[in-house]
Amino acid sequence: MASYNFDTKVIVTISMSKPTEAELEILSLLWELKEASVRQIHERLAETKETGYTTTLKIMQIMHAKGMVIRDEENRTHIYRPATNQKETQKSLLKNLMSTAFGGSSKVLVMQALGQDNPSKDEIDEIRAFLDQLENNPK
Amino acid sequence: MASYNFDTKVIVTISMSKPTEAELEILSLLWELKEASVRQIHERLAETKETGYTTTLKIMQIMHAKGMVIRDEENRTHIYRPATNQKETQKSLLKNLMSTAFGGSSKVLVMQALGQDNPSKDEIDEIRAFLDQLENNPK
DNA sequence: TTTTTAATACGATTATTATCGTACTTATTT
DNA sequence: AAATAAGTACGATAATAATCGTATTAAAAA
Repeated sequence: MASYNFDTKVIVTISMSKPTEAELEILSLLWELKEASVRQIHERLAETKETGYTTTLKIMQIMHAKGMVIRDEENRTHIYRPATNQKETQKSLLKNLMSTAFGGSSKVLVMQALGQDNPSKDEIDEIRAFLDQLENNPK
Repeated sequence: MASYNFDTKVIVTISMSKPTEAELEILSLLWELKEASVRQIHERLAETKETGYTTTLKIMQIMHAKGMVIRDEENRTHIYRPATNQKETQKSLLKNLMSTAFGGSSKVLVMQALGQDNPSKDEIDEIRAFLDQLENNPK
């Protein structure tokens, strides 16, 4: 049987499954802290909700099994870091919300987000600049 | 035992529980259509995903039990309408997402939403106007 | 009138998430 | 060295969500 040579390029995109509510809370803290132990995360969570230490631990172990976080097992106290890109994750969550709850319209979503929060003058200006830039370089 | 009269005002806020993913899809369709039968909803859902009729039916029945939709049972084919205010629901979903995934910053959320969608010139102008108004009448 | 179609009701099951208790191990303190 | 404290692992369970099959009823068609 003859054999042929092809220039082959295979692109594999493994899209991270959507984090659950509990996973997202932890992921957010990791984005903020860059790295943390289970205890650190748990103490932050405990500020706002009632939850057991082993629950936090278990969720973080699951996140690790899913490849959503990486961890350094050098020491007895493992140190976790986010493995998913913050922007990508945020984008996909927004996209999902925009299509399921906002009829696909970013305008509606944006106006509601702004109306509800109370952005500072500086933030408003930043958004204006962003709009200008968006208008001049449409994708 | 003596009896007293008070001027009493009791404010009860029943906050609708957060809709699940499947419920939200249906709710969105109801917001769009104003009213619909189970079959109409199911046909719309079936355009984009594989799902059985009785599954749609059951979810809508659950939504009804939760008070998330109302229905007219006059005729054999029940007609459903949303019972939750679209804006309120959107606001609470956004608030939730903003705090769990965006560190509470509407600016970041807004910029990502805009960057990812591609709003038209008109929409951009509308958002600008909204920003102006927000700046002049801060809450 | 009989048959077929289209509806609702609802229990049972599966799948997914979240929670927690227990066992075991390694440091740290006494 | 013994006791206590602080970790991880992991199975079991509870809670929630989604799916679907079957029974039953009402309307429409043959």
